[in-house]
Amino acid sequence: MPIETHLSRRERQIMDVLHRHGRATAAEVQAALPAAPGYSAVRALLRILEKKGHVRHHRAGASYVYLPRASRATARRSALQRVVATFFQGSVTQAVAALLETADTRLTDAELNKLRQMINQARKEGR
Amino acid sequence: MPIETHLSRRERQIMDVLHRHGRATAAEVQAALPAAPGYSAVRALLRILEKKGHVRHHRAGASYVYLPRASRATARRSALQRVVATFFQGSVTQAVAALLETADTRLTDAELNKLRQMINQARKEGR
DNA sequence: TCGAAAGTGCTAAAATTTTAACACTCCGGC
DNA sequence: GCCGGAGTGTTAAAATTTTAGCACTTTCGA
Repeated sequence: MPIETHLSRRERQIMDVLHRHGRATAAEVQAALPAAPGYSAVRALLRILEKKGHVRHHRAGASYVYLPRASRATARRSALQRVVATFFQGSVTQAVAALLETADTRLTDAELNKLRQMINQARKEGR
Repeated sequence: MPIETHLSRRERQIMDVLHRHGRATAAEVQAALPAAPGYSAVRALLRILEKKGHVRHHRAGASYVYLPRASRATARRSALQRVVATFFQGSVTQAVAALLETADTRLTDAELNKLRQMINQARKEGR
């Protein structure tokens, strides 16, 4: 059961913003939130998320800059795992297929080549 | 702003179960829920989700069988879009890369070939 | 056909989440 | 070093979510 599952709605929305932006002040989070609440409400939520260990902050001049505690790599991995498990019954292949089929993808030749290389690589490594 | 973002915690958990299972009775949903609440609480949530249009049901003998209203294909697409936008800054390529790198993936040769074919296909279609 | 078993919808209370108000602290220019 | 502006933590109220209890309906085997 992924952590993401345990967060309340606002908490999750805020984590999404932080993952999208990488780092953000309370004001920036507020600006990015759908149906944004008051400024101090946002700050309160950020403090709660910090207490729960999902977020950390450091000072930047007068204000705090928040960022997810999990590394981007880790966050990416677990987000994908969750989607693959929930929507693709665990099939990574099907998930990749769906990504490639996304209508508005428009991958460039260069990108496709890169993917081919990665696949060959994976093959070589015996996984 | 994805629908998923607007659901409450329990609602989202229930939708996850339905997407994983494809279809389920209230009892099955309850069994699959983390820190499962009472039976009638689950039923109440299912009714709310139905009212909001995320779920539909049909009878099976005495009881209802619930299923997501969105087709599996649609649900998959929008789940992936959300993850790609939030965690990969919109880069489908990077998302695919991350999927391939997943340690426990162990794709078979056959699967890798299939992926190669899909990539070639995408290439041919000019996307 | 009848009745127990199992299922459903409704309602209102409990719990949690979400919010704003207020008092306090810190930064940076003068 | 001091002041104004900007930012912070705390607290308690409002709103929403989550839950269980109860009365009603349906199924299906005897």
